[in-house]
Amino acid sequence: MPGNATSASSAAASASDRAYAEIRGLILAGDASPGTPLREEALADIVGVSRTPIREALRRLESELYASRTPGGRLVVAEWNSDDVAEMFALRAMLEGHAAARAARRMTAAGLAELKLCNAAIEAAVAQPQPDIARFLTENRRFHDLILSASSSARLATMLAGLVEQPIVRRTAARYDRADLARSAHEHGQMIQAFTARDEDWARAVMTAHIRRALHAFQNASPSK
Amino acid sequence: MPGNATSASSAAASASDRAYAEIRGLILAGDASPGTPLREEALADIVGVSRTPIREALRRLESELYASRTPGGRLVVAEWNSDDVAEMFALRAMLEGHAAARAARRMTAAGLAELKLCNAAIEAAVAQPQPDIARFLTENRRFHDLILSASSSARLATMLAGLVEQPIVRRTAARYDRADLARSAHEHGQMIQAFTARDEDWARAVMTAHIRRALHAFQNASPSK
DNA sequence: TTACCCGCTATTGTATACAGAATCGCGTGG
DNA sequence: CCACGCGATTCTGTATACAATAGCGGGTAA
Repeated sequence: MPGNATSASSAAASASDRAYAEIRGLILAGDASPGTPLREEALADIVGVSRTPIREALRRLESELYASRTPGGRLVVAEWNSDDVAEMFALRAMLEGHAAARAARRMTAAGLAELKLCNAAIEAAVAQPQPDIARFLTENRRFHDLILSASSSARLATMLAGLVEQPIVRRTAARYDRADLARSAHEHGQMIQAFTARDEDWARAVMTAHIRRALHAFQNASPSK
Repeated sequence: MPGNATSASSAAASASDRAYAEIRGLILAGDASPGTPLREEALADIVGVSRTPIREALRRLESELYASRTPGGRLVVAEWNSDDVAEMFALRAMLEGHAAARAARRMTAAGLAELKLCNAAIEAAVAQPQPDIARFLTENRRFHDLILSASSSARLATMLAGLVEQPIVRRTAARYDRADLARSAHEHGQMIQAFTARDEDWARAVMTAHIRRALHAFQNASPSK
């Protein structure tokens, strides 16, 4: 398979969306390191569209804090420190915990079945002799998305959209050993139990714990910086 | 000074910002009721700028859920139901509670002094024979902004930006009687105590209670819809 | 009368052109 | 040798022009 792994997906989307995905890919892949200026015309050349969709993509990236503005109004790739990362996880834990609580009271039988199927796929990916990390990541993302959509809160969805950074998920999972992956699947199983029992508090607690464990897995895996 | 009351503020800002403020004002004032289409060219005529800044303003309003997209990609003024309002307050309570907790551990003597001054202004506005609602709203907003900035989390700031809807604050306060306003000031005083004691949990709890009380004041004031 | 199809118009998406502001480098003076 | 100011260049903000698509209405046939 040719092409880059970061920005696969559909080529049929609008120019703005493609620009967004491509620029974000550059940032996440590290091709554009923190502090690198994001000049509209240069990006327009790279992506192959005009400045207009590039601008829209940049405004979006700015609002999601992938980029920050210099005093003069120029955009540069934002810098993350360990406090930012911890803060992102903390916010995700709160918001996804809230999503899980809402989902618990709204969960349908069909939604629950889908969730079980999804987690079965995760367990299968983990059970293999050589765990299928890519599959794990895809299905894990889907699991969380299913809960988010079951929570029926458009506002939560948009807030979390900018927070669920693939890079961190990926980097975290890359350091996971099989035991960690299995534990993740187990925690998902607990969530399913909480949903089955329609226990909001349980669901929230499990989700919060799930994400905070991911934070510490990430911090332990990272050297110091 | 001529002009409308909704979009006072600086005329020196960029065209995009003015467009954003003006369109948001139209929505919040109810001049554009839910379901009303937001056509770019028409808005360009109203605001007096070209479509380009209007588009940026609309994308922002869309991301903050002031507007929603029809299947065909057209924007209309979004509809709020009581569940949405409750959800907004719940999210604000979580996020501002988190901000207060962070602020508690980062608060400086200068910041604390500013906070005290600000709340003194609030108390003064409330103490008048005819409470100065406008002053209350301005200073109340500033009080919360001071805490937010003391929390030193850019991400929190951007997330809350789209959530602290003036309209709701305004409508809520319009229904406040003097006792409610005084209680608000009193709760602010408790927060100041929590910050002085550097007690994160206390600060979070007071802030959460503060905002959840606002929710119920709002719900009680609203007839049914 | 009602349902469906076709063509037109309205509206958004994208590209390009122009104007103003910020940054960088050079030259000059202390 | 360093600091400062000034001008050229680069970059962003805004306006306008063009292309593509969605929605609406009229007309026709069952």
